[in-house]
Amino acid sequence: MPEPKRSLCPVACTLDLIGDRWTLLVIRDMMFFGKQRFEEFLESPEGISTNILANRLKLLEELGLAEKQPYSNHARRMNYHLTETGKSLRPVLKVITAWGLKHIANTQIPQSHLLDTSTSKATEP
Amino acid sequence: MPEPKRSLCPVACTLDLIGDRWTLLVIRDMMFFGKQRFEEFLESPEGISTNILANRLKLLEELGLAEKQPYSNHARRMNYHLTETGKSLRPVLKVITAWGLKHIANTQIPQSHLLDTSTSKATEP
DNA sequence: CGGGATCCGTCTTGATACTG
DNA sequence: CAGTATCAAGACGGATCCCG
Repeated sequence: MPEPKRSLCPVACTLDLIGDRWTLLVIRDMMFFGKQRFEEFLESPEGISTNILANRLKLLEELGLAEKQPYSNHARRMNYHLTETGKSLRPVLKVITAWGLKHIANTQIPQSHLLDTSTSKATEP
Repeated sequence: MPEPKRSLCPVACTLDLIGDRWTLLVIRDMMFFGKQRFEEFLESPEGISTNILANRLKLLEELGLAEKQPYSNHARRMNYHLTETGKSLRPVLKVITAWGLKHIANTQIPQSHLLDTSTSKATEP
């Protein structure tokens, strides 16, 4: 008669999907820096390793947050991009960015970060 | 001459602090459910184990996100509560909650969850 | 050469038992 | 009740290999 005890909490369930050390960083790279290729993700300053990156990209595909496409028909070049569901995480990234900027010393938004704090109307259609 | 390569990204740095499987859940318990005691955190449906909980509470103290006080001068009762900095994470929790509710099936806000989706002016002063 | 898969050593996490 | 000790399991980092 006791309830199943599995958490239905939206916070817990969301963290089950993206609440690890790397997933949100990969999403950040796609969303704010326009990165699309395996090698580009590797270049981020946090230094993700290849096996972890491959794993997270696969996971993001399985979750329906990202998609992979061959870049052209000959080269072995893959193109990763966010799905609409993946893009819907933009407010999450934005609020985390804002919190970090305000509460952690020495954090800053690099160059072409697409977070527009001014209008809060981001690049979605 | 190459840059230090340590990440200054506010997303990465924030995830360094609270981007693990449990920290945000403890904060959620304090912020939305008013939990204050060790045992109360243990009762959450996700089932955190005692050593992890002790570790996270200590970490939250060290980060200045939570504070511990003896409940009374005799009993061995500790009282954990968020600092102002800790409370400033409310928008993060809120946006994660909203995302989970919208994109993950079967998630729901329990009973006394203090997330007011109506006004978006939460319980802060 | 770009995009991974695999193996292995290490560090972290977590479940459980135990203690004041 | 509020933790600590112990130990197993898993995540991670790095190198290497592999395949088109």
